Amino acid sequence: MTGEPMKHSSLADAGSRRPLSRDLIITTAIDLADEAGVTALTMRRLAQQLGVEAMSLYRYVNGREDLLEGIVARLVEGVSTDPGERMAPSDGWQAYLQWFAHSVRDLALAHPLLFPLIATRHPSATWLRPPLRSVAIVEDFLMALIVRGLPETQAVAIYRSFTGFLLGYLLLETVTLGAAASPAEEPLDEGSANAPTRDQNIDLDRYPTVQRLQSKLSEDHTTAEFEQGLEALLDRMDLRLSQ
Amino acid sequence: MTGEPMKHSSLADAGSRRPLSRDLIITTAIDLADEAGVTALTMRRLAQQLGVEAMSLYRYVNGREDLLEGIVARLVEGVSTDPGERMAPSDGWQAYLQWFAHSVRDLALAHPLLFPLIATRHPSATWLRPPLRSVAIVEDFLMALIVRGLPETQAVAIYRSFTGFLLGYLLLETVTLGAAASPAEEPLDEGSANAPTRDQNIDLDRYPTVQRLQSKLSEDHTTAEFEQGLEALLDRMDLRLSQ
DNA sequence: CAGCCCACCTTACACCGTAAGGCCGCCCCG
DNA sequence: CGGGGCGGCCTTACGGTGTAAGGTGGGCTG
Repeated sequence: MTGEPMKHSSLADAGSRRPLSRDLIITTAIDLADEAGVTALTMRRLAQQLGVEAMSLYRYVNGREDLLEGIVARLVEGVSTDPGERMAPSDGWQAYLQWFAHSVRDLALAHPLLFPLIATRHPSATWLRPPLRSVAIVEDFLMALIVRGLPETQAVAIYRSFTGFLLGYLLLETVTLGAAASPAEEPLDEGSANAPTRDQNIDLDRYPTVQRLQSKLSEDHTTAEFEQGLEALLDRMDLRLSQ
Repeated sequence: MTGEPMKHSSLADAGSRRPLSRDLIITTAIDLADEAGVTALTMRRLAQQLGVEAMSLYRYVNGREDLLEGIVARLVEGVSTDPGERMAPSDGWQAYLQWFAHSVRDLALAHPLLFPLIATRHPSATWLRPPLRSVAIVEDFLMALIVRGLPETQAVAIYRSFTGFLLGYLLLETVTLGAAASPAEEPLDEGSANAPTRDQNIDLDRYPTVQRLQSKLSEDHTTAEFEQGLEALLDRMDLRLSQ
């Protein structure tokens, strides 16, 4: 409150104020979006978080769209495509797929508010299917399958089924997870008492089946669902391969 | 250009100018978003399309968020849950699921740019899973299964698997479809010729497997994938039910 | 005919992304 | 050691967005 303009405040504005860079910007953007949602990720807010003016970001990032693209790229390249030493090609492609699926799921669960971005962004090529939105990853994925003995056509077929499976289950999981975590609801506290309790049971009387099954419906089996769905998919591939 | 203020222009501004209503607003919004994308769906543009000022919409729609919610509701209630006279309960739940899956797919393909909205919006209750984001639909869906002889627990389990399947495949399909249709790309025509042909083969040399399989990867089997995936899901349910 | 109220308009504000250019301090070169 | 370039950040500005608050006219009801 000194009134001093203090131009080029040099440091100690907000947080560490390490020198700006594309990497730092994207990292900070991910953190910010992770806890406040993508719509709250604003150039100005992001800059403020970095102790910098909004326009300064544009030297490293080609506009907001490019920033989002960078975020997706960073996140996707974060899923490891190599199980490392504790898995050899001799363990078979089923083991690899099992491992890889969990690798992607870990990413999704680590960034539930960001996963819809990965899921819905237009891929740059039509064969680059979400959530595997990186040529490098697809390359490694296909290679891993082929190295483990799958014919190329089968590898591609598996790539298709697999992305569909991952997208569906993980998006479902992250969306409901994000809904629970986001505080973007009920800012008004509804003075009148006749408001039907918001969200839950809005006159569920008209929907007897749902009402009766509500407890069953509310049970959380996400992990088991994923596990079973994955296993079923693998079985199906196995069958299709052997015939 | 008469310069006349012409207050209350009464009619003939843009299109028909039927009296405003929530239904009309949502219908127009859907049309607009269908051809220009969700981000282009702006309160002002929507109002202009209706020959009206932006603020006039707020009498029928509780802000933009509510508008989007209304759009989702309208679209979802548009999928029919009753196969009508050419399918009786005696045809079994497999036939019903088959029919219902195609019903949802028709919706998705009719509004590729809007489906991601249905897919990613936070459901109001955690058990209301996208893309079946309406209590009425879930009610009918569960009822249809139970009427066809499924035990309640199985009906709920199928509800879970089914939503995951639909979400994955349909989102994948609509996203790639939307990417092809959206003109939001390459507004600059890239004077220099060394630009690597944009999108496609950006030095795919470093990714030999992808390069080699590119033609296979680019083949479009979306319909077949959906059909096969659906059939596999039904088989799996059948198996699980009989054991 | 008076009054009201509905449906729409006007004005205004805070916030957003971003184009264009300014300015300080550091580093390199002579 | 001094000066010039320039990299890195800031300032200013503009058009567009969602939306709060209140004005206004025309039709209907009494």
